[in-house]
Amino acid sequence: MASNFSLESVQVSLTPQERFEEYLQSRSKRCTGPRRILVDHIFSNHEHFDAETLIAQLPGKNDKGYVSRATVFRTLNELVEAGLLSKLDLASRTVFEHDYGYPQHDHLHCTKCDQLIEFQSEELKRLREQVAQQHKFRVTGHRLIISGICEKCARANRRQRRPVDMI
Amino acid sequence: MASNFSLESVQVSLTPQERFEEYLQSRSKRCTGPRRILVDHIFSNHEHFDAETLIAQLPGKNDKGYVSRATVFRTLNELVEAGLLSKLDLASRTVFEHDYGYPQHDHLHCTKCDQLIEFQSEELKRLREQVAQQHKFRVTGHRLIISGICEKCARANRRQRRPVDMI
DNA sequence: ATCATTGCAAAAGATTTGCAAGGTC
DNA sequence: GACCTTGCAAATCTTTTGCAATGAT
Repeated sequence: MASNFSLESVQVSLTPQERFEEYLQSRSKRCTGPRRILVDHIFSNHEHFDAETLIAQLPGKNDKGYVSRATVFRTLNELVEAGLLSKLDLASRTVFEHDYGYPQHDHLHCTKCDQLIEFQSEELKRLREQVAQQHKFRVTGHRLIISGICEKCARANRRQRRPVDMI
Repeated sequence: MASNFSLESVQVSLTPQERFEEYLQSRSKRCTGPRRILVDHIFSNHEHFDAETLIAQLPGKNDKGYVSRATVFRTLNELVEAGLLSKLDLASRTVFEHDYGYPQHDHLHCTKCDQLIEFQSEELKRLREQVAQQHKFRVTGHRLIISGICEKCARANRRQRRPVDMI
């Protein structure tokens, strides 16, 4: 019993897989092998990913469990519709991230190494409401991406640049 | 003299055209006809626009002042580099907007009519710095897009939906 | 004259779609 | 069996690029 505690106390009662099935049924769509494979894989870790990366990680064309590129894109879109994933349109590619059972957050984007760092801010929520009210706007969501250089890249840069000055 | 006051008190002393020429010279790039045509057109109003829309507004393939699609894209990129324009990557297309002599701001994006409403927030600037500091991040910029339904669309929606209830 | 820029057409990258075959309810 | 989904290939859409001709300095 005690060992179940942490699981039972989780706010989200359905697994992504279950949640997706629910969504599929509600629209009389079907729960198929490829869809299961994708949801399984996608929710096995919490990293941000793009379609290309995901495809590269999945079984290849001649292996078992192969899912075609078209189906990957189709399913990714369904997962966004279902509210399990959300899309970030960065300057270059489109990145996906988990959006179910995962707290609302925003991102710092390092333009050097393309890393995304998540953060949360209560203040931002307030700000959002305040601005919306001023413009009589009905908010459904928001996206804040702060771009710049992460600590690691900043340091790497310094290491490369300073020696010249130090001679 | 008094009539010049408002012009002289403007913070930006160069026109976009001049500013672009400065940029071009600094990189030993050339000030050409097509580039002038584009800057002229782009800075003749302050609307948000995408490449397709811009191209549609420019002289057609057989008219004088025609600029090829490739050159439009090339110049748009140069204008962004030069700091005259900035890019917004919306869910669908990429939208450009003036970024020179125009105050920093963010956007409300109506997902119904695709309208972009600008707003400014001092609070957001503070928030940005605060978050960056926490993550030892060197900020170069940010992008906040709050999405939802604008007042007009919300009303239009109500008009279409309520009558049924009212019968 | 030198070197950048243009237009064109082809290429590229990312995502979507038509369709026949196969899977799910 | 009805109907949704898949894989494939072709199609789209948007943006980029190679190259020979043209233009700017």
